[in-house]
Amino acid sequence: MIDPRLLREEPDTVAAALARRGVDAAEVQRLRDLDEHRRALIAEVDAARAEQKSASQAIGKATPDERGALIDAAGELKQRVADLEERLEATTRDYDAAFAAVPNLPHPDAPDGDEGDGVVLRHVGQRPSFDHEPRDHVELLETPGALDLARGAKVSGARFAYLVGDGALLELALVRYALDVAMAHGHIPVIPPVLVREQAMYGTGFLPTDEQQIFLTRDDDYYLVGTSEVPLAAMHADELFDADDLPLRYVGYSPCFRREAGSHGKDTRGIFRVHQFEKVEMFAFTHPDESSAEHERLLAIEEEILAGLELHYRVVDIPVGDLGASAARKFDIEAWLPGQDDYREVTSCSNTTDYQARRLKTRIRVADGDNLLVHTLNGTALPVQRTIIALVEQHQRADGSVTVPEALRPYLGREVLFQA
RNA sequence: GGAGGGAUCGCAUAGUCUGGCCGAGUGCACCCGCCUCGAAAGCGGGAGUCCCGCAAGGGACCGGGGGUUCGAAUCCCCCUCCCUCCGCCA
Repeated sequence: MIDPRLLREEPDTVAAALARRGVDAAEVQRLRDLDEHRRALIAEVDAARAEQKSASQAIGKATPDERGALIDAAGELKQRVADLEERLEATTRDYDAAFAAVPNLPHPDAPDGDEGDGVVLRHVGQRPSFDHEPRDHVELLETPGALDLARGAKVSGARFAYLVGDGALLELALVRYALDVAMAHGHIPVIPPVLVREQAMYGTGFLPTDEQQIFLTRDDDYYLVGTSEVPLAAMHADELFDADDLPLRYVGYSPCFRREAGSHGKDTRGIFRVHQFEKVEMFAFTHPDESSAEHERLLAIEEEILAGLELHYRVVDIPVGDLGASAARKFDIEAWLPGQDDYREVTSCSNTTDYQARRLKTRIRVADGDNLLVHTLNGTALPVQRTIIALVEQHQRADGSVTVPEALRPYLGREVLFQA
């Protein structure tokens, strides 16, 4: 949620920032009206309650003779408070719904534009060249039996797969490798719950905005997380940090579940876009002054992980039109996929500033003055399926086997995979 | 799944039966003084979170939500979480 106080004090600044994300001026005006109306009602309710409170206290101190008349008079105050409270509740519902629908203010440095208008910041590594026609990951993995798409479809449907044998071991090796790199940078490893309550989804900004992407259990009202960002962020909901608790850095490993509604026909081949995948995800809580630096830091770790796997990739500064609701700024890393002859997104690193923290009520205690909201950031350390794709496609050899990059060998105990 | 016990201001607790003098006492921890060469002990003082307000001030918060009442930490109902015992179980 955006800062209602900033909207009040600098409405033009907020309107201009939101306009970049396609929120029109009328909607911003509506937020201001709701805010003003609500504050006026709060003042009225508080005054009415104050009156009722002192009337009640007077009754407590009155003699038995005086009571009857005082109680009758207080009865009217009771009704007035109830009426005002009802009006305040109705207004607050509108206010909450309207503010919940507003995305975060974009960072001034985030580029303008929509999906596809990203600014490529740099290319890293060498684009691999092959003497043979490069195979794609489906061929490379299915042939040796490391991936079973047909049975995934049989058991669970489209966009599900089995990783088998070396495929399964490759996942565990990659995960442990990514965890080790993140841990070396001070991130605490976490295996979080992946079924969460509505509150966690709302607090992290996936609800109400991305509702159609989320799996929900039928009988228990649990949401399946689409990323461990959700349970990691919600971990410290309703908490007050001391300044020296921060920065607090985690690295989570979890399955992720996405309905992929609206992407029918898109990326249907293989395991690039599936309903269930695994991901190693970094998450950080910082002082508000530190979040931009932390953002660069997380991005650097992502690059260290990919570069360590000897993968060729590019870094993209995501335009405001393509940001998730919570993000003020986002960097994606796109790896080169020879099987698609294109760069495709593998990681994503967002600074959500105080947007999640405001809903989650995660704050920092300040010795003198008002307590501060923390800033939260998230960044993919390693998406298992997409990394497997990039790895086998970029490191494939003419015979269909795959060279294991140096950094991964200790984790896999192998120099080559899928050798006949 | 069955039976019982709990949730109070950082931690531990009092208050709940008998509604008002309780936003709330006490101990520990914490902060500031005094004392001391310095510390401990002792003594004195301070200190929760959120909202409205320029301020003065006001309001809300005793796990969450509803109800009764002029008035609820306290009475009633629902929910969540934790603990103990029984059953089942990876």
